[in-house]
Amino acid sequence: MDNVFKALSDPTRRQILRLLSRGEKTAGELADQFDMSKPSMSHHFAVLKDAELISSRRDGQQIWYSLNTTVAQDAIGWVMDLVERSSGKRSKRK
Amino acid sequence: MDNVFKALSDPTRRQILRLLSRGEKTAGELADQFDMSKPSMSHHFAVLKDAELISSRRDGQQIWYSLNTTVAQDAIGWVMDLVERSSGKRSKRK
DNA sequence: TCGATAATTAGACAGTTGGCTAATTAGACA
DNA sequence: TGTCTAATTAGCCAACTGTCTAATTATCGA
Repeated sequence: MDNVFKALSDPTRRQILRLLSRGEKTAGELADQFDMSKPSMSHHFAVLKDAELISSRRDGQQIWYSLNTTVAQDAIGWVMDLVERSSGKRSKRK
Repeated sequence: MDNVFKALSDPTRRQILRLLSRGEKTAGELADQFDMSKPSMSHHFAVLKDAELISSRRDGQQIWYSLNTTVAQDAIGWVMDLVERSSGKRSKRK
């Protein structure tokens, strides 16, 4: 869970996820959308993969990345649980 | 939004939020639940406050912290939007 | 097999994070 | 005012992050 929120905390990575929400894209297509070197982009892909927010597959010379929504849903679940507990709280204060 | 996800990426801070989901607690009460120095805890409170995930009020010598669920809901919103876009995607691949 | 292309890995470096101890601030109360 | 308690701020340090350039790996096509 640490890795998921950490991955989400960078604006470049959130934008990558946005782009992938429309469907698979290659590393190059994604990198073209940012004013950043390809190795830096590659690093962001690795962080997102480590958090399992994205998956990848190779097709010839290209690597296709896609969004992994189940992990994103886990993150939603954690925060929602927090909010729900809060709304159902009974004051235990003394 | 950066600050919110960054704040959520630390397990100590997520546990603080959990504890606060049951209602207001003082800095001291919270700090007692962790095997960590009070200044370190104070640092975590500051990170959470900066992200506006918690609010604080002073009552005499004590500072009472409470969960701010609206910002947590904003975070849920961002991730949910991502998942929804994804489920409604039409393949734009060429 | 050679050269071109797509992408990652390696290594450097400045800035940030998360922990600590010591010092300081703020309030309560005799 | 003086002292005790609650909490934060200051300052230090090792580890981590995000960026870059240079080097490497993997694949394609002639």
